[in-house]
Amino acid sequence: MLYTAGVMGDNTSNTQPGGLVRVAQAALLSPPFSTLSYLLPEGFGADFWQPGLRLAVPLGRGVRAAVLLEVAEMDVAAQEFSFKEVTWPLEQLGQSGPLLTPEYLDYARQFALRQAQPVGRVLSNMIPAGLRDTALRLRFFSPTVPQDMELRKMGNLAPAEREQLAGLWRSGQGKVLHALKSADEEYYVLKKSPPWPVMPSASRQIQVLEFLEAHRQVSRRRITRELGAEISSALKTLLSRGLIELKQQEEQTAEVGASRAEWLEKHGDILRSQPPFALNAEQETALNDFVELAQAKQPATRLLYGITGSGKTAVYLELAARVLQSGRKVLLLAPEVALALKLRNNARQRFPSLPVHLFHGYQTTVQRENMFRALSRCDEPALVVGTRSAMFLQLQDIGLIILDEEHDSSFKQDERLNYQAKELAWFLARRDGALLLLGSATPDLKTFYAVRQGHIKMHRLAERVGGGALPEVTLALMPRTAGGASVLTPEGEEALTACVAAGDQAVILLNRRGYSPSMYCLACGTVARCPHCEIAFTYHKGREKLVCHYCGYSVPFPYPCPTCKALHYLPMGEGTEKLEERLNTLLPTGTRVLRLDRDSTSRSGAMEEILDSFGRGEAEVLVGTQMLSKGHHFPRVSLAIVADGDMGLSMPDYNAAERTFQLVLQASGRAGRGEKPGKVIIQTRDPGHYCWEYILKNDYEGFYQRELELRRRRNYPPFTRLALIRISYPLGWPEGPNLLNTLAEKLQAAGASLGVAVLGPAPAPHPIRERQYRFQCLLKGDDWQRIRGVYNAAAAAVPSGSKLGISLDIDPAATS
DNA sequence: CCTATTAGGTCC
DNA sequence: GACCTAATAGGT
Repeated sequence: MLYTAGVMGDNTSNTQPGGLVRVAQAALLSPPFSTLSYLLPEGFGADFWQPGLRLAVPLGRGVRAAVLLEVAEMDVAAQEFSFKEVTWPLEQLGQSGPLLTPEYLDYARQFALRQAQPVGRVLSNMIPAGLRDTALRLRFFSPTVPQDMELRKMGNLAPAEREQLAGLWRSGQGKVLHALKSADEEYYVLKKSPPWPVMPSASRQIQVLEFLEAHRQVSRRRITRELGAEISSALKTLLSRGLIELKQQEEQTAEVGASRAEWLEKHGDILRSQPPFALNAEQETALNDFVELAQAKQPATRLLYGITGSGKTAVYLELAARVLQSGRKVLLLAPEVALALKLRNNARQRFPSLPVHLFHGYQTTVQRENMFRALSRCDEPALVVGTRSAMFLQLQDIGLIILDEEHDSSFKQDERLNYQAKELAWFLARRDGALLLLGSATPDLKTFYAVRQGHIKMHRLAERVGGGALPEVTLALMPRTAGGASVLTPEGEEALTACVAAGDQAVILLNRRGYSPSMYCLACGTVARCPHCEIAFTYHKGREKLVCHYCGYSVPFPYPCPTCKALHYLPMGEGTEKLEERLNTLLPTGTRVLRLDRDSTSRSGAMEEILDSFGRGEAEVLVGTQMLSKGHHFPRVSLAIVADGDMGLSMPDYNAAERTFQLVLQASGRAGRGEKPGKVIIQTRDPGHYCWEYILKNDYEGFYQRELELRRRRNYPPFTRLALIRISYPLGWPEGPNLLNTLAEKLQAAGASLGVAVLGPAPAPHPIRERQYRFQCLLKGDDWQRIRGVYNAAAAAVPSGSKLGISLDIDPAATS
């Protein structure tokens, strides 16, 4: 029996009377993410096994990384399965214990509970990839034993040798060698040119070889993403035959670590320096209130509602300086990387010598791991600027969390794991007694409602810094029949031509990327659609492809019509790519047009290049998707055109009007931020919609009153809580419909008993995607606890390992 | 017959 | 996810 290894021996520290054995409850950091029990190896001493320690544990034939949640006592013999031993700890205990603190584990547990997910899954999303790796070597400092050991082989050692090594480890005479082995740092490269000696039937191997030939070097992550996870067996074969090779990319490291007093000594002067421009009265009032709250060390939430150009960033930075001076940490978070970079630059300009820690998801895993470790044990004050993932850093004594553009829906991540940055921020603020500051020109309706109810206090910044006037907003009527007509109305064209002729800059918002959103076959009259999701293909002229904007599937163009094999299409409608092309002929020669969308910014750094180039005046017109509506500051822009004002409004979503309002108001904030008065043209087919009435007046509060009234009548948030259960199963899976029916009954029953309204399940808006049928079920209830109860009741009815997927999306960004 | 691929199940 | 095993497809 396996467990006897842990029970026998003269070291009795792990064995308790009455058959109870001390067992590690370890949360796996990779699938199946479960929390499993492992025996503790001898020789480390009982006090070594502290919660938060990372472990390597055996699972099946492999070794996985896990986090020790707690040590429990268990009657090992009474269980029907046999226990295995922890392979080895993955770190030393520092002076203050393991890398992960009890507070951090608690944070992960709370988060896991809210999302109805296993703790391991949540933790694996929170900590950098390097901390989940087990392809490691261990080094022991002793003349009598072999120096380096493979982590995976530690479980096979003779008991005496293991115990000896454990003794070394416990006394600090051992360490994990930093191996840069993760899916990002490893690259596959081709070792032989074609023809390759593989069987013609080995189609997967040939696929890999051809892919590598086309891309020179491909990271492990990318190859599994693009060719599918099943490719791993083909890769293994090719590696063992020496046809391909796995190479590593080197990275350099960075360090942080001074005492609080040293840090303040070094950076105090710059933090106390006067801002280059004095704050105006509104800014000053808000700042004083915030500083007072932050110093009270009590959790508090404030909204900074400042129109575009009113100088919110200046308030953030002065406030941050004051909190840093008090020795605490500051998190300054933006909804996306480009805005985080902008905030970082603002911070650097204001406090030139101050270290600013930038953290976001596009950094390499090594950079992120370094920062995670450095900040984890750092006592010094720190200014961290980043995206919402920076909230997963392990930080002690946070004094201030700022969520800039708090209304932005990308603060809520929809894929993989759902979370609401605001909720996490709120949790952290409560934990550390910090001030949570929400900033926006167009706050979330829910936030505004909380202000109205007296739960959150608000400060307004109603004046534009430097006295810039608000832009003049007009509506332009679009013809109801789209046809092949330009997306620009005559008014739009005229204003644009005039703007360019006057030597000014203009931005055009068109929330539709690609050349043409649908391709109509002239021979048979059908529209080309994605074979996986039935969504119309969008034509991308530059890439010579038809792309499904839903699942990302693409086919080369020219592409024979799937119905009749003809090759003649009529492109219908206009995307950013086509608009850019059209403007080049419409505007006088020499006019330069730039485009900002996911296609033009896919290369890293491309977005900054485009924005900088436009900012320097190297182009007159910037066409873009909603990317360009966010927070960028272009002093020479005097015209903003919202090309498709109705697009959001036509969505059958309860918050469609709110999101349109926010998008359009943000976009119009791009115009007239310099000395020149700005002009905004909103093109619409529905000029009577109530949304426009308030936009024309720049009246957020009026809109908010009206929208709240509608929500109240229809019982939508913030008057109720909304969640979406997503269900999917593969096409052609015979048990699918029956299981779905069972689930529907469970959901209805659970809903009825818990007092939660259950609507559905019904086919999702795109009922087929990636060879899966998709259904959704809307839950409306008074509190999250009951909603989660309904979900758990349904999830429990799904057999483990079933092909049916079920997930809960709390407070979904879109319900359709 | 051989080999590669695929589907399904388990992992304390 | 990363194994395993068993079934099956496709080639010699």
